[in-house]
Amino acid sequence: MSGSLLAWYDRYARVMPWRVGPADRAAGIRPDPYRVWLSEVMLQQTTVAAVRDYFRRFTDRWPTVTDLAAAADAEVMAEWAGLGYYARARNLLKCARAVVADHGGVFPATREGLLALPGIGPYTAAAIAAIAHDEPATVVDGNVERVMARLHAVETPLPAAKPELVALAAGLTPADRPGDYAQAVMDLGATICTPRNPACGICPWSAPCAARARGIAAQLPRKTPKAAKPVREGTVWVARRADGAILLETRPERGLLGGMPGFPGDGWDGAGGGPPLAGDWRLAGEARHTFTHFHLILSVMVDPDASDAPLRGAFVARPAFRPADLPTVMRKVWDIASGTFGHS
DNA sequence: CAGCCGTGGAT
DNA sequence: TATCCAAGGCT
Repeated sequence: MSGSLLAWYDRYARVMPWRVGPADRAAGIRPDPYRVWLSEVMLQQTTVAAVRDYFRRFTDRWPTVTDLAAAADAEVMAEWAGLGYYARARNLLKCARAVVADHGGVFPATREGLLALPGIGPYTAAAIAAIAHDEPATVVDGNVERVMARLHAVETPLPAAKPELVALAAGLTPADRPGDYAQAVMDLGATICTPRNPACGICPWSAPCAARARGIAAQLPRKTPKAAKPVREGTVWVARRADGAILLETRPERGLLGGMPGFPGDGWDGAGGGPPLAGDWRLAGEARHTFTHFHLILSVMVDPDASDAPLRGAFVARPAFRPADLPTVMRKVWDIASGTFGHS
């Protein structure tokens, strides 16, 4: 079974910054565990296209896990800004520091050792073990779930079907080239066995595929319907001082946008608060943003000439304030606020 | 275990 | 415009 897939992978494997080329692979050169780990964490629930540039910037700036472990928290959060799921960045730093402090700067080579580290769950542990160390670990991500559901025509809806799909995937994991095999199944799911309109005609596994035989490939995997997103409304305040400084606050470590900088708000995020200072506030506009589990409509209040001391947060000098360091929703807020600053 | 946690691209 | 979806982990 794995032979036809590996042959396909050898011919069509996608080129990515964190992969080693075919020549190096043939020479027995393994990928750097640090780069595998970093790429896999970035790729959690995130597309390859979105990850590419972030991966390059991180590895340019912090070439080794030791470099990353020594970085300041705010620098890492700023570099992660825009990629989403910010708990990943916080755990990334915790993990890097644990690898340096507890493992001499070397990533554990086993699935169990990796699983004990922050931000590394069943998928990522198996992926690192397989890809970096060629351990026969079973890698199960969304792609593998979909491929297994179709290959074996599993009609049980997700997430209930997960254990069954994991068992089926484990049964197929080969002892030969498990790292390439893991990437091959994921590439297959990403490029051929896609959620809609799977390209069964060119699939290396079309012959053994039970769903293909029954004509139900596109309908699998079935999923239990998810709840509709509610709409939340709130207010944020953007204060600019006469010297150009901007009022920001660092958000709490846990929860939405945890650990990231942002403009003070009125509790739309579960936090509390009114205006961060007694200023001359006026409405600049409305920011709309959709998170994983709710839609958000934010009224953007601005005071372009704030003078009072802030009750919350701290003014950041204009040269040190970089909108690119903000999470996307806050960048939208800044775009609306700064638009009114321009001609005020 | 189900809810929480971002974002941008595709359809 | 609305919905779905992507190489999940944590609580």
